Amino acid sequence: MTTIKDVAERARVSISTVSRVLTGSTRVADVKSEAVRKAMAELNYQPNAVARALVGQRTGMLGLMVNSFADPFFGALMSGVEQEARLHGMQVIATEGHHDRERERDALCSLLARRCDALIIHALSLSDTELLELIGDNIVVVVNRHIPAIEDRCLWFDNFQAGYMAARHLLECGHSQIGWIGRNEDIPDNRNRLAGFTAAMVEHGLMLDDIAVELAPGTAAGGYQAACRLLSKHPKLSAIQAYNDVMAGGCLRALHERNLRLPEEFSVMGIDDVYLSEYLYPQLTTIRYPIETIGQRAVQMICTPCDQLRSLESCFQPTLIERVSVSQFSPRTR
Amino acid sequence: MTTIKDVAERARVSISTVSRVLTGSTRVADVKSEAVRKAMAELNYQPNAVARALVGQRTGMLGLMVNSFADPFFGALMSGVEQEARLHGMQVIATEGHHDRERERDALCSLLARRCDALIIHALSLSDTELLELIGDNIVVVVNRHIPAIEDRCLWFDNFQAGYMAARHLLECGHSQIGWIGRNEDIPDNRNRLAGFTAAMVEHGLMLDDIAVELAPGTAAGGYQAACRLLSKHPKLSAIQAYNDVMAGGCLRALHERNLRLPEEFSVMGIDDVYLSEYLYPQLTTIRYPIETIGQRAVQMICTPCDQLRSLESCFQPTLIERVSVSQFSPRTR
DNA sequence: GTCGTCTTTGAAAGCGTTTTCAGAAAACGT
DNA sequence: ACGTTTTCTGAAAACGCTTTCAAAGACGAC
Repeated sequence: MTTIKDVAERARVSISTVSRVLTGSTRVADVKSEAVRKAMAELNYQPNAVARALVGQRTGMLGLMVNSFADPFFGALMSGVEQEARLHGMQVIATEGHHDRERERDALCSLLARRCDALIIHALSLSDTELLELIGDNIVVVVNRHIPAIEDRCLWFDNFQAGYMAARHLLECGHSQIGWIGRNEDIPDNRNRLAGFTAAMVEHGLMLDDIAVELAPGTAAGGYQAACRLLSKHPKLSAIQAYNDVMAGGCLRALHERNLRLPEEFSVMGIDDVYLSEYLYPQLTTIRYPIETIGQRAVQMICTPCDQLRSLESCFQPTLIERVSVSQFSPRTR
Repeated sequence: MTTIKDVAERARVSISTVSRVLTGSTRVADVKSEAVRKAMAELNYQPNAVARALVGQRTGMLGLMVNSFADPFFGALMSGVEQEARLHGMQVIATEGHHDRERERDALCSLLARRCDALIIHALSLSDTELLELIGDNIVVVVNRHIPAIEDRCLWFDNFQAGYMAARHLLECGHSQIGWIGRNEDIPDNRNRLAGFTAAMVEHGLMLDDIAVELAPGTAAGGYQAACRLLSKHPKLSAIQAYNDVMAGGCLRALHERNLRLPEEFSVMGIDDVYLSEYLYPQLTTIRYPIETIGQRAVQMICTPCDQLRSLESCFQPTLIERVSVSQFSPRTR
């Protein structure tokens, strides 16, 4: 690799001068500046970002931790982050946490060891205290989570409202026998979405006991299993609300297998509005989680001087996305 | 940030000694080594990876360029890469190329400037020569592309065989009026898949002119458009082969809209076997592109001493994944 | 007690930059 | 022609670490 020294020698100037034309910090006589530029081109010189980072105390790197790269939800988050990071001349360095405490901790530590200028974190398994301890006084934005102690560094989603809104939509379509399929892990998203759903149901006059719930892993396979159990236990259901679109996808499969015409005979809703949902059949009516926007906003929070940001919100609201998988309730003729 | 110097002072030893217990390169007396460890713990010291990289001429970073994070195909690639990188103690630093020459070049340059120890590249828009020039003598693995000049650093997929295999499967199911929907960009994957498809059709005794082809952007929307055009121009079709699963997803929508029963009345196949395909309705029969494995192999090629690798292949073969969207041909009764 | 051999240690150089500091050269006013 | 600014430049320090080198001790053998 050619270094600044090589360039300096070839241009017959000191390395200081080369550095100066590189950064443009100080005026350099035109003759020399030309010579330096010429030498750089001839040697195909590329400044060493590692050295620059060391001396400048700034790496230009944005650490990003997500659950899994393969999950389209995080794909969207990452895309949002990268787009915005590029605008600010920063590079994204990404790791997977895989919903595992050890791995989340390791991943975070290694991002910190690399001296990222800032971190964007989606952590499910670390506790609030553990997380706070790890991040120390680094610049951090926590997404999809509300940690009161650093509320101004958090961007989260109103999961309660999402569950509530979903239930309201189904109720307004005339459904009242609505089942819930959710994840069998105890994470806040879970609890809050179900709580919102339940609240709407109760508000509508239903008893808590009337609400059919089945839990399973948060995958399509899990959605399939949960839906199967739900359908066999509660034959009178006319709609299912899923924890998210992926589980809704599995749920749809269970319904297709039973030869139900969708949405005429049965309605399904998801939450998240990931990539997947508009390719499902029928196209999934869902509640939008603006995760890509959140990714962009996280970067903005980091890269924009505070005074220009104040006005923006940190709790993102759900929006109803009406597609095809939900219809007005009509007594079934199975 | 606490530095090695702080630790040295607190432990009352020289920084050399601290460094030695850090790297474990030389024996250190038990007393001192204990003192150092204690000081490190008390100060919550974390070695600066940037400084280490500078002096060690090794960053421990693996640069990864893909088209788009949001695309599940690349999600799978990234996941494969990260899994394997973790095993080798390397960190992934990722950028998007977005199928744009400028951006691909920028992305590559900035990975190089960061002095990644190695690069894994999925580039569509850069020409072979441009790519070769950019990478210089860096350690690189090119995925999804066959560049003869650096064949031993490439991992690619037999696209021709994939197209061929898909057509064969449909033909064997009794279909003969098969349309192709593909991308309207001139990239090798496109050409080769279609070439394989065509070869199988011709082998079967069909004339080139008999093969119905429609091109559109490589998205689900594109697949939808292409399918619509194809169906109106060629009413006798009984099956459609799509360039990939995403376009197949759009194609399915077009067929659903026409109230065709799938797969009884019409068959559809994809290629790639991405995340998406098993949630489609009907579940998509497709040709598997083992992209996650390729990601892992790319890292292995980089991190494993050459002599242990020789035996492994660099051209990956397609596999038929039979799901539901293809059935035996039976004359339609629309 | 002296010598040779090992083990353990700190000083110092170096990795490739940026930036401070002070000196040299040029430009200016008188 | 002389002092005073101003502009430009190179030497050197610093960033936080690893590694080489040589010196200092410890130890046993004679």
